[in-house]
Amino acid sequence: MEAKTARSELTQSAIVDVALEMARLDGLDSLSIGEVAKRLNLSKSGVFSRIGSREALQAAVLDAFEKIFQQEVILPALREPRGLPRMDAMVRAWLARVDGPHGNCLYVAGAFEYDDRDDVMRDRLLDGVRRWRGTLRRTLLQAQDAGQLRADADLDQLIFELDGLFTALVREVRFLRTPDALDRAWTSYGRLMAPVRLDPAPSATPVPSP
Amino acid sequence: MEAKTARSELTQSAIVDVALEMARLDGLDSLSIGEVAKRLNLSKSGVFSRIGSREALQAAVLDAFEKIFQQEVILPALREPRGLPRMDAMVRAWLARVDGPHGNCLYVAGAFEYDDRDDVMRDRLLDGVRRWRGTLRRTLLQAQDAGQLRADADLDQLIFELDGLFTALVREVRFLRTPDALDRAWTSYGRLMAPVRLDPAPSATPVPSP
DNA sequence: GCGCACTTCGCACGACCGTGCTAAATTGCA
DNA sequence: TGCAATTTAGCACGGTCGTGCGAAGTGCGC
Repeated sequence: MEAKTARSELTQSAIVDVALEMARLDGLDSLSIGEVAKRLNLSKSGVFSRIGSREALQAAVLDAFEKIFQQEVILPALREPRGLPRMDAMVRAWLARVDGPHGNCLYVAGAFEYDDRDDVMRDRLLDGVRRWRGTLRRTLLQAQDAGQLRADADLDQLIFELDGLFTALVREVRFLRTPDALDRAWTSYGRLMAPVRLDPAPSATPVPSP
Repeated sequence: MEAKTARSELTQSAIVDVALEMARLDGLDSLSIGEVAKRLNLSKSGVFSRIGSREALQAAVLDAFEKIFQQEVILPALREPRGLPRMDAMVRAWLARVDGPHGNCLYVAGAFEYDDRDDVMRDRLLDGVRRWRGTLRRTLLQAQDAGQLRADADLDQLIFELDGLFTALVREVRFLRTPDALDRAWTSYGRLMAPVRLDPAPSATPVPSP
């Protein structure tokens, strides 16, 4: 089970990659070892021996997702100055990520798979979402410190509405497939922040128009 | 398969009832005929012969959900006068329904099960959601006609944000289990409607406090 | 080149799935 | 009460699932 060779680490990461892709489309819970094996032209037990168990695979997929999420959403925003500019960049990156084939978010979709449940995966997922919300909160606090955000803004309420907006956007784009969902979400974000914002709002389009 | 007796209709409705309950907890897609049979002390083929197929069961469950949804959310609101009062009542009923063990909404949770898919169930689900949004739109239009809502309000944007709020609330209550999620959602609703509302806003609590 | 550690495969197992088919149980009717 | 229609059970089928075990394959160090 443990990876002790460069080769085995390679197949391991290939397994997690394709499993992440599958989980994005069909959900973490309908991950199947056999299907992963088929897509990689491996035997089922070959996959199994590498990952240890189905649950371990799900956990690895979740970890991989978090890594990518940080890489694509959080990390680029850290190049922006603390506070609202960073916040705007983060939201912009989040919204942009939803479009395209790899846009499904495990923190959103997974929540509805594991909501009325009580097991290890639910807790893992919850941890990820809490870390993400922690990042949002930290950024908003920094905005308050910098005098860009009203000090009496209700951060819990704001975070509920922000994360809710992300959730709603995923549904709008991937289920309802509303064409201009991204613009709607960016408009929502503007309306959400306007009452508490003490600096000029960002541009009117979510992604830099060509 | 077809019900030709009062007795068979009874078992049929018992099947759909328990299947709806299961679908609320684990999702429409993980409905299993065997599990339904076990919970009703029936044989698997007994259940099967009544419903025809797994897909037919899912469809029946969706229909049953829509009926209950209308009964609990839409119908009571029709006793309120057209326009914003009715709108407020509908939203209040929607929000109140999310708490409690039967609160999960197939229109919300199902969206994330069937989002990256293309099959019959997805279309059925989409129809249901579209009907619900149609009801929202009709009510908002009547509010505009009655001069309770700004005529230049962007209804599509509003409906996106309203349905998004419902979606967010389900996640907040059932996955994150935030204790005061209902109040947060009601606050959001108030903030959402305030800019376009031309009549006094409703009370500050989502459910009539004791 | 040989041996050894590691990786992958083949196969089996029991469980559950949806779905037919046939027989038994039950019901309603004359 | 007996007959016919209808509802339910029993069983089998092929399939997929996760998992274990021993054999085959593979690559690396000496």
